[in-house]
Amino acid sequence: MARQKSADMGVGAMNKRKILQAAEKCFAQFGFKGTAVQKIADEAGLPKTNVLYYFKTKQDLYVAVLQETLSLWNSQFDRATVDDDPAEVLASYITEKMEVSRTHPLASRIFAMEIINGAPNLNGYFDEDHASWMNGRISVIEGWISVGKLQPLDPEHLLYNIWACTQHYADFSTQITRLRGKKMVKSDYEHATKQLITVLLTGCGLEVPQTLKELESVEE
Amino acid sequence: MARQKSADMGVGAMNKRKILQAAEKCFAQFGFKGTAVQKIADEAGLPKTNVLYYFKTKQDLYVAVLQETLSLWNSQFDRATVDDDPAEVLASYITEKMEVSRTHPLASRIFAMEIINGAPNLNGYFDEDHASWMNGRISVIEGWISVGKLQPLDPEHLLYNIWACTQHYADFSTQITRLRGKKMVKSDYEHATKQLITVLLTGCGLEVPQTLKELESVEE
DNA sequence: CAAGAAGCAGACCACTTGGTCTACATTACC
DNA sequence: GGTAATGTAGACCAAGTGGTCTGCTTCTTG
Repeated sequence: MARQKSADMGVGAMNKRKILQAAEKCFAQFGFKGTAVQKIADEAGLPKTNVLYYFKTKQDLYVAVLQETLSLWNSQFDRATVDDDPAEVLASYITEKMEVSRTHPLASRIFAMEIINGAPNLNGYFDEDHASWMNGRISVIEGWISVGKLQPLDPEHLLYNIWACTQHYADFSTQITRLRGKKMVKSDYEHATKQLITVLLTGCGLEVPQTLKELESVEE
Repeated sequence: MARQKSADMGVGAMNKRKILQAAEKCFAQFGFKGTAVQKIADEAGLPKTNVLYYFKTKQDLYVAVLQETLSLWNSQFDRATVDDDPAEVLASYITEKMEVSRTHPLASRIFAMEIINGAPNLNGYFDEDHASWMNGRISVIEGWISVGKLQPLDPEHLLYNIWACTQHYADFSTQITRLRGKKMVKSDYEHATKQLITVLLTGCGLEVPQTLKELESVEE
């Protein structure tokens, strides 16, 4: 079945990868409806038929791409507890999310469009997982508040704010680039990350952790 | 030419309005490519031909819708100067932007998609206007910093953060609604606005203005 | 009332596009 | 080596869609 080929990947697996990558690029720029299968095929350097060979329908392919982007949502924050330091945890979370925006802007954009379009391809399981993750995080933050590590605030909106600010750099990079006249590079992201952490943490009444100085980036 | 009809509007003008509204709804949900002119016509209760009668092409219609959304971007912040109080100005700006998200979520979503898609329909004039607005605001904020009204920070990213947090409530309302299990109502927005102002202003080292208590909403 | 303008709407066309059919090539495995 | 699975690819089709053509009704105005 799956045989070894170039770089321990079968021909099929390799083509699938190429297709998924090409599809990500197209869907992120033109959306689901706006992307022709032919375009993806061209981008992947394959005839259209082969794309449909590996993915029965355009929608199947789209869902596969979407599924991949969701895997990026995992974070260290997932495992944080009341015993952890809120400043550290939130600073790391923001850093991670900014890194995702920098290194995977296409994924962020696909997710954003999916949501804007009413999330027609995110099934109930996603909702459940997402909501339970959310509730878990809210509990932790409420824990911090009740033990006095964090001043009272609504955890829900804090999370929304973090998502908004970090994802904005991926989703709206076109606007940002045009305003600045040049693309944001890694150092710009670091600068933005540092300020965002400072503003949000200070805004929550937290001390900005010293480790921020050497903000090691989660390289990709 | 334009004659008076129902409610001081010619037949043509009234139809145009209906079409623009229907188009806004469709474009916001399905994007440009994903919206069929027929769909807009149905939504507006007119035959497709009439839509094309009032707007030569689908793209013309789309640009008209987009243009309308841009008019919502105007704000009191446009006229702020160094002499104003940063806390007041920023709090008002955030409040205004949150109100736009609440009362015109479709417009926000259309703009978001346009940007995500690389802003193919925003011509150079928009860029220029936008950039000069941005520079003006940055100057004011830098002015505040240099006279000691505001602690040093990068004004550019502060603005991005404000846009991100406020627009998020419109663009990602699907996600938010699913997470909460119910739609955000006006009081939820007020709550979110209050916290956002508190966090951001405190994060910038500003005192939260007392007027926040009676946060009069810019009703629509 | 006449005539032109504005508005209305069915029929129609050209083209894009998702997806299928069919046939051929290559590889894996007994 | 034979055979079955996997992969490749051109030809093709049916549906959807943007936009035009043509002819009509209604309104406005001199």
